[in-house]
Amino acid sequence: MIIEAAIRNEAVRLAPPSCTIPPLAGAPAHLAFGEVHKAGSLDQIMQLTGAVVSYPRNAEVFGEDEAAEYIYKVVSGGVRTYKILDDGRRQVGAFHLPGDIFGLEDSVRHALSAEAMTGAKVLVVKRSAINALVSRDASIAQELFVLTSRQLRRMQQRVLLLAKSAQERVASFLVEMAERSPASNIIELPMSRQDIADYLGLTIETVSRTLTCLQCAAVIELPAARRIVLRDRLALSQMNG
Amino acid sequence: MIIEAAIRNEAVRLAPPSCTIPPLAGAPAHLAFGEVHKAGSLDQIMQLTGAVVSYPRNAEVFGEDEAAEYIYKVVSGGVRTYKILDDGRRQVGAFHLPGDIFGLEDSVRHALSAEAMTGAKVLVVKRSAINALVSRDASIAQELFVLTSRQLRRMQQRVLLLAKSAQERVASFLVEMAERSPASNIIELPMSRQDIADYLGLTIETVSRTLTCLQCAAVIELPAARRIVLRDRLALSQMNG
DNA sequence: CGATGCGTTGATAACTTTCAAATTTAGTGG
DNA sequence: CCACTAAATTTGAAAGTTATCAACGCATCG
Repeated sequence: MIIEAAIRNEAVRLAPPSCTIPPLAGAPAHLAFGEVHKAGSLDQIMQLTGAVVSYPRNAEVFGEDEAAEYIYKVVSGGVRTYKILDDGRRQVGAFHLPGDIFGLEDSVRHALSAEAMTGAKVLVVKRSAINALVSRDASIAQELFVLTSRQLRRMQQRVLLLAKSAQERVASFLVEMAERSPASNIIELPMSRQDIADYLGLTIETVSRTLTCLQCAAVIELPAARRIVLRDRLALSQMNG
Repeated sequence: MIIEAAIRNEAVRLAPPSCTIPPLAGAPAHLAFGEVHKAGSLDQIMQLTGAVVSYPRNAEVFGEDEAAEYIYKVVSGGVRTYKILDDGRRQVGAFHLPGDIFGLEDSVRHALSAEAMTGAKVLVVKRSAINALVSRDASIAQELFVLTSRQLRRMQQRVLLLAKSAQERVASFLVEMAERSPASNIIELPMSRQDIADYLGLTIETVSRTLTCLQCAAVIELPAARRIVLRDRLALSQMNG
């Protein structure tokens, strides 16, 4: 799988230059309050230097303990990072949606594996290319700093989330997804219940039951398993502890 | 409290220059594998630009929602960051020990409050001073990037931790503290049981019970409430899931 | 010496997981 | 296009874990 991915990357990187210019990214990730979205030079660099790779559903983008040679940006679809624990449980680290940059957290070797949740297009950029620029262009380094500190904040939210009850976790998850969704009140989930459970540190049954409860309480609607309509967003927010 | 802290900072900043050169920092934070500890220029800058402020036990270093004007480095003692949730519970974000830099994660406004756990000396540096340098010196920005990505990794570990059982959380906490301790097998805790509980997302009773269990199992010893001796580190590590 | 804060211990209640089964959805081949 | 199979999701009942409430022990400090 590791080799397969590497070959795929290589193949694309050897393609003619026209292919290395990716299509416009999808909806940008939601910005935290107070943050200015600078049309960063990092973005341009990534698009010029990188290659867009298509991953089919469940394909591995990178594996745990692999050398962290690349930085990634989701163009379309969704990517999950995860780690298999000693006892066989899987912990999902993050869900990356279009516009998100990931792989920054690993300086040498990846601590988590990454897989496409749905069919996904990912912009893959050599870290060495970025590093070379970083030492010359301070604004790039600054952008990387801003990006990681934003992820750090998101991770802090995550930590707050995991200390809460099942209902609060699910509610927080829904709010988070709604904020990142293009249509703010209708959430199209790219991930399975198992993914959500492993993300929230719950079992699939608890997630399912909690969603059903929220539906009974008229807070959400579940027209389909992977489509959730927020009916009472205020109530959801208030469940966040 | 907010004003009090601000005044304290200001007072020190106005002191003669000789006072603004801090004593050597304590033990550096534990480095992750594969990371080189560059005797960074950031460190020098901080020491030249910043002021050392002494906080008595439980004094506030900064408050939630305050403007994030400074970056901090623990010189001695310990600092906890925390957030009071809507329902009154407290969630501890992190424990910062000598050598740790904190406050990086908040670009505009602090998401968490920070308090000295014990009497603590903290190097306080104006963010604007750093920012000014960042735009000229790429290596500073790069250091900031490395620092935040390291914290991001630590936070990821934290997320993994919080998905586990009480016993695993406590075991992981002990291992983490041992790694950050100068004497690797004897841990002198600067924080209370309540701090630990709020850090691990458990109750104080569960933490206490789990520690007692570990002692019965001969994995640790508890000569005093805040002193823990690791007897079987391997067993502890294996409990980490 | 009593007061106070911190930590430990015990019993019960609440919540979440586990195990099992039913139900729905999605993918595949005829 | 429909039927069939496999996978995903939901639901139910019992077991396990952690929180809550309450009381006790221990040290520090006036």
